[in-house]
Amino acid sequence: MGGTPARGNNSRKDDACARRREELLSAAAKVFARSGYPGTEVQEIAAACGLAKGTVYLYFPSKEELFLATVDRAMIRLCHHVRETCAGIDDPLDRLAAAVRSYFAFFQSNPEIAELLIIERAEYRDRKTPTYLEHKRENTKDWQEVYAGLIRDGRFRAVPVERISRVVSDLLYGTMFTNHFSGGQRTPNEQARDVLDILFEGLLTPAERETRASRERATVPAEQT
Amino acid sequence: MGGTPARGNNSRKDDACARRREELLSAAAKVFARSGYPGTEVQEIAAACGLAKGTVYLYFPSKEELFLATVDRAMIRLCHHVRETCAGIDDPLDRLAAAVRSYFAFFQSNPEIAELLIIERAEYRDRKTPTYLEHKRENTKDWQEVYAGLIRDGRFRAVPVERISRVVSDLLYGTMFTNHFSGGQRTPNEQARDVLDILFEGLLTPAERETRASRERATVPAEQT
Amino acid sequence: MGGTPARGNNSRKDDACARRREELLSAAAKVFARSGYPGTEVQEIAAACGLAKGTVYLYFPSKEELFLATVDRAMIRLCHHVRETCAGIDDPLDRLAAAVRSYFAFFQSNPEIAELLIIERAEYRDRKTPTYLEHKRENTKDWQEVYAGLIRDGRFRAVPVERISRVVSDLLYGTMFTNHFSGGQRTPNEQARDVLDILFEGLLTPAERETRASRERATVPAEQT
Amino acid sequence: MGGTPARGNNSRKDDACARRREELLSAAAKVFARSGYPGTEVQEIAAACGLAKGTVYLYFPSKEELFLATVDRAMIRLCHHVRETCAGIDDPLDRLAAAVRSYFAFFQSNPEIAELLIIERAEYRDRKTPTYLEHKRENTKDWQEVYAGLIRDGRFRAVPVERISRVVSDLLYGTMFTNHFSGGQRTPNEQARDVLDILFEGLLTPAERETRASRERATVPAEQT
DNA sequence: CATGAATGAGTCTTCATTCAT
DNA sequence: TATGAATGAAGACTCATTCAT
Repeated sequence: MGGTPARGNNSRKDDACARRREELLSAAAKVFARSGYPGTEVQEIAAACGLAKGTVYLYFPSKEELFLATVDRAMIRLCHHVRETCAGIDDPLDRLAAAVRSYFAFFQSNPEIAELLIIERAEYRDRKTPTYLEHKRENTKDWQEVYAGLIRDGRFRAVPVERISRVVSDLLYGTMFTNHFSGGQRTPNEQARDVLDILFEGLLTPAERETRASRERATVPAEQT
Repeated sequence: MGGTPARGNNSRKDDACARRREELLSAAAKVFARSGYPGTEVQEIAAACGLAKGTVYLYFPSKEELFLATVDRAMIRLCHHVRETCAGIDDPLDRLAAAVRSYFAFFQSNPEIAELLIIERAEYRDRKTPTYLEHKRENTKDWQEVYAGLIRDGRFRAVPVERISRVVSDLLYGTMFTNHFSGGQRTPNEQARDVLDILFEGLLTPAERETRASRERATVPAEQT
Repeated sequence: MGGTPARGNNSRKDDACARRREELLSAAAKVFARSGYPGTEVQEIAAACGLAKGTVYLYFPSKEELFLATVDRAMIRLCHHVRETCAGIDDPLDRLAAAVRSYFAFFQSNPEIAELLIIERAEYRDRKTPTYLEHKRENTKDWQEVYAGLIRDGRFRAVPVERISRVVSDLLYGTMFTNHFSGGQRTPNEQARDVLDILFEGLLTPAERETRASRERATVPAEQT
Repeated sequence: MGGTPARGNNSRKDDACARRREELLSAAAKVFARSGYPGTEVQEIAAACGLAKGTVYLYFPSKEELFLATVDRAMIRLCHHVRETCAGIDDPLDRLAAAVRSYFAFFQSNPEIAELLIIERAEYRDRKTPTYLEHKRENTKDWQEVYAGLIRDGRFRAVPVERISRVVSDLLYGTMFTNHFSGGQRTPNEQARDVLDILFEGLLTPAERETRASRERATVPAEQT
């Protein structure tokens, strides 16, 4: 019942098949993002590829699977995109900065993907871990190692790496969505600059930091829950 | 056609009517959050209040209006909640910290509201500005004044207040959702601590800050895009 | 279960009650005619009398009964109207002419009643003999006697009275409706003139009548089925 | 959305499609006539053709359109029927007589169509000119020419042709409906005979005509309103 | 492989009627 | 009597999915 036609010997067929899948997923991303999940008819997606409704079912067993594959592909593309950008950059801070810019740039170029993430959660609330989170988990470890290195090198404060990675990724996530909902008016560079400025330097002045530090020393040092 | 019954003198009726609206909105929030918008039958919401389907239509003209009223009420409650928490706190930094904790606490107590925000966006993509953003706009100004005061007092670095307010609210938003999607396992205090630590102190060590600052001074000062 | 309130001693109450029934029927005729049977809400009729929905059910047991009573009242008014017009007219031909004018005049003044007749048939197709026919039957006999008299007096050709009464009433019926559907533009006098001219004098010239009569005489005289 | 499937080249499909439309319209006429417009579920019509509800919507975009198409088809069939009957008849009077018989015969064979006309008016009161009237208008002109010819030939009295055509068509209309409501007991020939007898010869005797004519001559000649 | 006609489950909404006040 | 809040049956229409061609 629906899967992928021509899974066999003939590599020419396999190619054609994979290409069509890609085409369908690409069209699906746009249509789903524009019309929402319930608002999208399989027919529309088929039509966007010049195919008939029934043909879609030769490549995906159901609308649901088609949608989930669409989100999955989108997340894979996001990962690729960020990873490629970082590839040649040696300095970890520069790499982080590049990754941040790259993240925002990806969603600027593919705003429909922000919608897909929303829609996935709205429709598959309890059937599935959000694909975004799944992919995030994969990268978390790598970045935490980067953060640990930076701390070892005395470049980052000795903040728990889990905290760093959490705050960084939550901030990216929130910034991207807020910008998306506001019509995507800010450029990736603007977004990255704001984010990194505060992330790196914090908000407090050295004087205020000192004030707070001394006050803390005076308190019972049991607050570090 | 559909609005609110008993729009008249009788205050006892008016009361009962308002109470029932509340009851319906509260039930609606839970049901919509659990089952999604298309997955929710008006019937379920009615049943949750011990009412018949038709009765709901005496209070709200359509499922759509009911949903939007539900989101609106949720956002109003969020604002109230945060504002009340901050009420008696004089020190602006303490107030900000309290607001942050209060924000996370609200969503911990009302996890269904996070879902409503998602659902609203997923279903009303282009028909409506997200209610969340509408309410955020209202508060932004007040907080920006707070930030300006902190800068004037030499407690915050001279970062543009728009940037501060943007980064803070995006970080809250992202943290809340990520935590929610992960099952809401972290407490409001934990979330607030992580967020505020990095927000206030930044990630860099004093040494690294100095390195970066001097490097910047050396560069062509055209970076201020 | 719904009938008529205050069916008892108190004549003042009875009066008030009858008056209210009248009021309701009159309002109902207008609303039903404007909005059709399924398109009419009992609520509208009540509102038109300044009453609440529930009150209507004190006077009529159901929407259906209310409607049928409305049609019935309309037909009774039609009969009254025509009969009153004819009352003092001695010459049978003049009386017939007056009745015809009066019939058209009634529907000009009460165009909603034409609609009611349609609606009755459309909704109660097989549940009920059309009220119009019922009332017609009552009058048929009287008019047939008139026709018989006219034949006896040598003023009408010796056409079977059933035929006369049938043709006359069908022509009135058809003319009234056609005029009504066309927006009721022709006056009762115009309609009556056209109808009576042809009804009385026929279409053929004396010469043509003779031609046809002689041809008929030549044929086998078995055609009078 | 919803029109006719298979709008393309394939003539076999087109045929099947047209045939199915016909089938649906024919079934619809019967069901609508039996159960009324609101009383008819699209489902019933589908079932009458051995189809599923959804299939009907492939051929007609809505219940309303289906109904209107049903009435339209009925009127077209009426026109065809009458026109075919008249085709080979040269003598205008004979042709008129044939048309009248044919008209009654049509409704005897298709009594459901009388109902459709009622229902259309009852449901589409103000949305639409009755289809019957629309089709009548088309034929009126032709018949008026016939009447003019008869007058020129001295076979019809010099009655205005508009009056003739009005009276004739109103009489047919009224006769048809009255007979239909009475259970359609009279044959087309009986109906035609009664109608034509009086239409052609009128009701008055030659003597009475003379009386009236002389009386008229005596009156002030201002009566010609 | 591709098609698109056919299917029928699923849901919002209306409104006649009831009944507690 | 009068009210109007509450009820819940009823029905049009959509669209994912199937399958004969």
